[in-house]
Amino acid sequence: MRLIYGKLYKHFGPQEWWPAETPFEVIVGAILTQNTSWSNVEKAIANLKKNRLLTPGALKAIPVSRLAKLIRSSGYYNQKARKLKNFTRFLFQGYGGSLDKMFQDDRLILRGKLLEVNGIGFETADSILLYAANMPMFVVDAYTRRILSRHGLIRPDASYSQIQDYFMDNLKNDAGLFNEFHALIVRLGKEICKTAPECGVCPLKGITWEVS
DNA sequence: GACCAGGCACATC
DNA sequence: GATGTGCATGGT
Repeated sequence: MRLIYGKLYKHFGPQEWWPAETPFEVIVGAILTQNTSWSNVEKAIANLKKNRLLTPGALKAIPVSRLAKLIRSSGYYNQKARKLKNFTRFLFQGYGGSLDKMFQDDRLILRGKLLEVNGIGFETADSILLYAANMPMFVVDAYTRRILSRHGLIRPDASYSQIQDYFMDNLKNDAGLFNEFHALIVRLGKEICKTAPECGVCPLKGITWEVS
């Protein structure tokens, strides 16, 4: 695992994720990017930013119908507008609207609470924990599954938890490491696996991943 | 004009 | 527990 990380890091360099200015923006982005390309999310985020809506208080106050129009470019906009409102409600009900207060929760307790919010599943919850709260939870996404599966490390139908455990059981429990590793996997997936599925220029070419 | 993209909830069997 | 379906835009 560490070897793979080293190869990716050497090839791509540090990714400095998540691409956002504030933890709240990370959370909004994590919800908006569900099954959606990031370029579409960027437009929606820019729209929110332009209207000074990227704060918990502002999202709490805005009608869901207006929110939906502003995030139109990110797709599934009616659902996602409700999801953003659901999270905001959760944040105010549990923590008075303060992310700092929310981040004081125990990591696994908070994960359980986030998963109960309608619209937040495993990947979104873990993205919030890792990239907004800087807590050590490995994020598994479609790229992660595809790449591990192609290298024969997991079955294509492996569960989210199985894939996550595969990383977390074999790496130091370090948020900085998890952050960089997942970002590198996304970079690899976007840039190489897609355009060159034959893996000719993949930095992982020739590597046999060791299952332990 | 298909096909895809950093999911998730819900219905049904 | 597994499998199927709706949600929706913008780029290739």
